[in-house]
Amino acid sequence: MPKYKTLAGMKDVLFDDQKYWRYILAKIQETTDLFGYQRIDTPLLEQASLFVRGVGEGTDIVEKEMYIFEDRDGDMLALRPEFTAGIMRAYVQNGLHTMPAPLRVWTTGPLFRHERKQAHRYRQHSQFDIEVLGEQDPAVDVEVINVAWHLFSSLGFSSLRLYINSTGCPTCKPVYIEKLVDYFTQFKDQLPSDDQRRLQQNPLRILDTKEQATIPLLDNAPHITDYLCEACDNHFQKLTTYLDVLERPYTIDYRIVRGLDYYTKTVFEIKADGLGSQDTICGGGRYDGLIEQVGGRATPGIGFGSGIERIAAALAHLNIEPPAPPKPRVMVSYLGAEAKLAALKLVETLHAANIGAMLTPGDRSFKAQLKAANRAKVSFSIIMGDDEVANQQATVRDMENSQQTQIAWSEIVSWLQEQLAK
RNA sequence: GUGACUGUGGCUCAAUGGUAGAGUAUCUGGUUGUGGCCCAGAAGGUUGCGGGUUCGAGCCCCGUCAGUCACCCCA
Repeated sequence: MPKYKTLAGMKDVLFDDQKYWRYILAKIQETTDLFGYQRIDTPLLEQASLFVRGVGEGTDIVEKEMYIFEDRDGDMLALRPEFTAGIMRAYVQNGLHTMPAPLRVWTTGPLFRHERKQAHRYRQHSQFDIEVLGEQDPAVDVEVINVAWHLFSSLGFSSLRLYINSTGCPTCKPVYIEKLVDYFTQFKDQLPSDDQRRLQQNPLRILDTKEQATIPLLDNAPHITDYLCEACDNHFQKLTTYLDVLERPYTIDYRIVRGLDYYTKTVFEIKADGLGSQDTICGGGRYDGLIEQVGGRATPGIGFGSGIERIAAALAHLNIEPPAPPKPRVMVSYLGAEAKLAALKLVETLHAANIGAMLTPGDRSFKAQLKAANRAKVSFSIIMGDDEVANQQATVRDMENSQQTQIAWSEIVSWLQEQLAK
């Protein structure tokens, strides 16, 4: 047994997974360039209070999932559990409100939440995240959804489900919550204990219940869309109109309730098949009050986070094979100490000419060296031995058809460039 | 945080309570400088860890850790 193992919920990303990551990150780069988003990176560590304030005191993330600790200076720090609060901090601190609005940014990197581990749910996971700051037009809401949709389409997804809802604003949300509490209070005695608790602590979460006893009651429960204030209702109407014009398929799901306190108006999720109960690969929404909470001037914002591990798992489930990463097509083998020196120099020369090449190290038998070349699936093996050194030549073996050619050292680069271009 | 299932070489899995094995991967050979196929050999394990029951535990019991499933939460 190994002495050291990854911590619970942590994971090594090995080579078979890396091909998905490489593919996903390349598509993220293309998509964000296409839509005009600029990259921003913020630190993994921030003052703990930033997240407590930003994400919300009563949320699960803050209450029981944050990695929080005192550092050597006695400050309370936290590993970021999400991106948005840190980006808002950066927006205020760097005076980014002086840049042309709306400000479109994206980022990617690891996030940390101490959750009960499960497949597709990790304590360290990575997300692709975008935020648009300084504009409340619902056209921006649609744009943000479109960034996600374009990314997923370009990755090869064809069957994702988009769910949208509105969570209202500080004007209408409390009114709705009151109606909701009134409604469920009638049935209080029928509610399972979990839902009775929710009724007290976070009534919106009842909408998300999995309790068999509660689900029938949801049918007649008040929908938030009937209680939105004029501004929120108008916003939501426009959002659906714009989505309809774009013929973007969506489902209005009044049960979407995001776990972070800061959301206002638009919220949305995108779900994939094959990931069990952890099937949300993208979730986000509007947060028009957040920047003010973090100490900036009132600024509207909207964004989403999308889990890279889950995107990769969904691609694998759908048998979507990422393109193979480029790799060296030349292996240099040698026989004898003198030829080894020539081989070392040749590999260096090939790299300088931007030709991917590897040496078979270890002074192994020639047979073993060719075997290694075979397994590396290179196109050419270059063989250096005493004869070659004496003649200032190399033997180049075409691994496909086993043809061998003698090439002068001075010609190797141009010869290979010509062959590899075919 | 709640409930349940699983844990044997790197990987996939065997082994009635009685000597821990196979396939695969790795390394080396099958005469002198030639890969893929085939053959042979080597190496690789305190059966996740700690207790208990037993003459004897990979197997039974308890605990713990890890993974998995559902809840919860969320990406």
